[in-house]
Amino acid sequence: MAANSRLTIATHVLTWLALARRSGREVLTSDQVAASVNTNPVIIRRSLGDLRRAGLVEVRRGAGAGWSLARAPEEITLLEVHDAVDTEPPFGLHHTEPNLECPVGRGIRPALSEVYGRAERAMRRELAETSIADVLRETLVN
Amino acid sequence: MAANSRLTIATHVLTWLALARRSGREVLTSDQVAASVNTNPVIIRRSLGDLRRAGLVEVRRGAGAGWSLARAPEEITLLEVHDAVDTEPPFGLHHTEPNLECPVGRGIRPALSEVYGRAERAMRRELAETSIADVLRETLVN
DNA sequence: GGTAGTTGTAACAGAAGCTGTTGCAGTGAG
DNA sequence: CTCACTGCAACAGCTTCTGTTACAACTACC
Repeated sequence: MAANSRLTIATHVLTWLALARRSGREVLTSDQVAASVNTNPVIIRRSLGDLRRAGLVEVRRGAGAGWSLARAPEEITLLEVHDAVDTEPPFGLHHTEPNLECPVGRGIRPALSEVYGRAERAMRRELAETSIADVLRETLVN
Repeated sequence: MAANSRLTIATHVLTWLALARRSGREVLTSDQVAASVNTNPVIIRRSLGDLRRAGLVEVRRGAGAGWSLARAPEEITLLEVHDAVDTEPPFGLHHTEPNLECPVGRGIRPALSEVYGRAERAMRRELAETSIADVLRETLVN
């Protein structure tokens, strides 16, 4: 299965919605988005469901239904997208509690949490620098 | 299974080796390390195998065998440990190629690789700032 | 109203990864 | 030679991810 592609899928979806908005198309259905991502519509609906719960997209149900961005693409950062679809931290601590008899086992978890926190914050800071509008611009250049 | 604890296990092992070195114990066996991490010796040997391939630890085989650090703990960074035990990038691209008929499908992968590269580099920069000696110091404080 | 198109969600299969475990061959100091 | 340890393969159990099917709920439009 390799790495998880949730952020990629969600960003692809939002970028596609941003392009549609710019072209005057009001809403897109999950089928239409799925055709661009080249996957199953249910995958897209799952991702869009996460994005909707985070307030990044809006849905219209019933006939003629579909999805649209809830905000301008300049105001959606990849950090928000990441938080909407991916809750796992990049580094995990021990699965089973280390041996507390050992000085290393006793103190290492808070020590590692510190370091992991710094690394994660650095990554998040970088994701916050890029918006969906930036991704769209870069995408159309390529 | 949740998140990946490889970096945690490997750092725990190295920190323990660093403490042993400071206490005058030359080598530790995988059984002894496993007792501190509170897991199976084979897990430790797998991790130590990765670290040995990366040149961070040395092994003595045969009777009276065991492991020791290949360098001073001040000169082993968590970035090196991370690279030794974890090769998966934090973000993955699409599993199946997106639809190249679509402008977004065509250009999004290089655009995302850029962003992911920046985020990953930021994280790596942070991991490179911390050494095993730092972790040991922080560990003994707690 | 009825109909048709679309979302929301549950259920399931298949693949893959990780940890944990057992077993055994290889190795080298004493 | 022996013994203690490593190296490694094989396997089980669990979890997660993608992908798929199926179906109820919803609503614009005729």
